[in-house]
Amino acid sequence: MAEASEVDRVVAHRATRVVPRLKSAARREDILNHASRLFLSYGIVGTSTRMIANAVGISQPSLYAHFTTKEALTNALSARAFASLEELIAKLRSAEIPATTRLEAMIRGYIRFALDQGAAYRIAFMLEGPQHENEEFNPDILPGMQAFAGFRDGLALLQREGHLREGSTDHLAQSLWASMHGLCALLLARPDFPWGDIEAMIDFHVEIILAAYQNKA
Amino acid sequence: MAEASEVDRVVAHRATRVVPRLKSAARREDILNHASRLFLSYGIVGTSTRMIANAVGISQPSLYAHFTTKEALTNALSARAFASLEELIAKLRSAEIPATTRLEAMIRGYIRFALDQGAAYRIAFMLEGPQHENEEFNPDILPGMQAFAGFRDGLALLQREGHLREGSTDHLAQSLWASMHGLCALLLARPDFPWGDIEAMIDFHVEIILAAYQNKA
DNA sequence: ACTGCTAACCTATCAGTGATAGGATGGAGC
DNA sequence: GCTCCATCCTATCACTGATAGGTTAGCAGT
Repeated sequence: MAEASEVDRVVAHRATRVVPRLKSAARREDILNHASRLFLSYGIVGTSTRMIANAVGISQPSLYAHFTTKEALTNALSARAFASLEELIAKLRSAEIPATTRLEAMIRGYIRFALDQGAAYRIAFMLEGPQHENEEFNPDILPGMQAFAGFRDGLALLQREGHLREGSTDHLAQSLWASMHGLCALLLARPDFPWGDIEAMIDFHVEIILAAYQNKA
Repeated sequence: MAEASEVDRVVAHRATRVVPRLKSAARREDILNHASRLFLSYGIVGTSTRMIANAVGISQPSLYAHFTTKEALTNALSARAFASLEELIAKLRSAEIPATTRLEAMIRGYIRFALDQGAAYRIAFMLEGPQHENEEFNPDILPGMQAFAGFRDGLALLQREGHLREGSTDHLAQSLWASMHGLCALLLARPDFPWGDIEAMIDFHVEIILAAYQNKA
C-alpha cells in the first residue's frame, strides 16, 4: 500500500477556521469528493477518517454528523458512482444504438466504467464479507442492484430483438456480468500482474464474450 | 460483518500456561489453522491478531515470532491454499483425464476450489490494493502465480491436442481465468444477492465458457 | 441593533488495533 | 546440576474508528 503523503497525514492542531461553514448537503458532497480521491490514492483501509477530515478541513468527529460510520461513507460513495453507472447503462441500452453493436457498447461501457471508477467499483463489488449480516437491509447497496437490473433489462430487449442467444435472461445476465466483472476485478486487484498489453487483453476478452453471448443469426 | 463470538473475543489475562510449548514450525501451522478458521467466520479485517493469538492459546506478540506482519500471515495462508490449488491443477491437466472433458474438469475444479477456500481465495485475488508498492518483490504471492502458470500450461497442452480454440495462449488463459474468477468473486463477495439456484448458475456459466473457449471441432 | 435558537463545529476521550521493546522461563544438551 | 536459547510473556506504543458533551457562527424575529 502506498504511504500516505505528509500533506494527507498532517494533523490539524487547533487550526483557526480555514474553511467556511457549509450547509449539510454541500459539506456531505465535499466529504465524498475528498474521500473518493484519497481512497483512490491510498485504498479504503489505508485512508483514515482523520485523513479525510483533514483534507476537507474539518475535525474528524464532524464526519459523523454526515455518515454514521466509515462504512456508511464508503457505501454512499459507491451509491453515487453506481447511480452514474445506471445512467450510463440506461443510455447504452436505449434503442438509439443499433442493436447489432449495442451489446458490445454495453460491455465496453461497463468495463471502462469499472476501471475508471476503481475505488467505487471495489466498494460495490469487491469488499470483504456480508456487510449487513444481522441487519434487515442495507439501502446503500441498492444502486448497484438497480444498475444490474437495468443491465438485465437491456439484455432482455436485445434478446427480444434476436441479438442475444436464447435461454434464461437472468442466467444470461448473471453469467455475462460475471465474465465482465472477472476481468475488471483482476485488473483492479492485480495491477502488477504481467498482463502484457491491457487494451489488447480487453479487446480479446470482449470478442470472446461477444461470440459467447451474442446470437450468431 | 458477523460479530465475533465471546469465545473468540475473550481476553487471555495472565492465563496460566494452557498450551504446551511447540517447535516453531508446528506452532506456525497451528497459527495458520486457527487463523484460517477465524478468517472464514469473521473476515480478515474482522479478525484481530489478539483473536488469533487467543484461539491458539499464546500471547498476541508471540505471533510476530512467526510472521512479521498480519499481512504476512494472510499471505502465508493464501500461499498454503494455492500450493494445493496448484497440486489440483497439476492433477487435472494430466493426460489421465480424457482431453474432451479435461477443460471442463479444470474449470469446475477451479470454481469448486475458490468457493471452498473462500478466505484464501479472497486473500490471493480480491484483497485491496497493490500489496508491495515500494518493495522489490513479494514472494508470498508466488504460489498464486505458479498455480496460474500451471493452468496456462494445461491450456497449452489442450490447444496442441486441438481441444482449445486457436489464438494467443496467454490471452486465452487470462481471459478464461477472468471468466471463472468473475463468477467466484461475485459469489464470494455478494452471497446475499438473489442468485437463484447457485449450482444451476454455475452449470450455466460453465457451459457458456466451454462453448466459448473449447474448439468446436 | 439586540436577542435567542439551532445547525455546524470543536476538544477530549474511549476501547480496540497492529506492532515493538525487553524481560522471564522451561526444557534439551552437556 | 548448569547453561543456554528458543519460546513465550507483560508493558507499552502510535494510530484507528467512534462517542460525549461543550462552543460558536449566523439567521429569524423583534
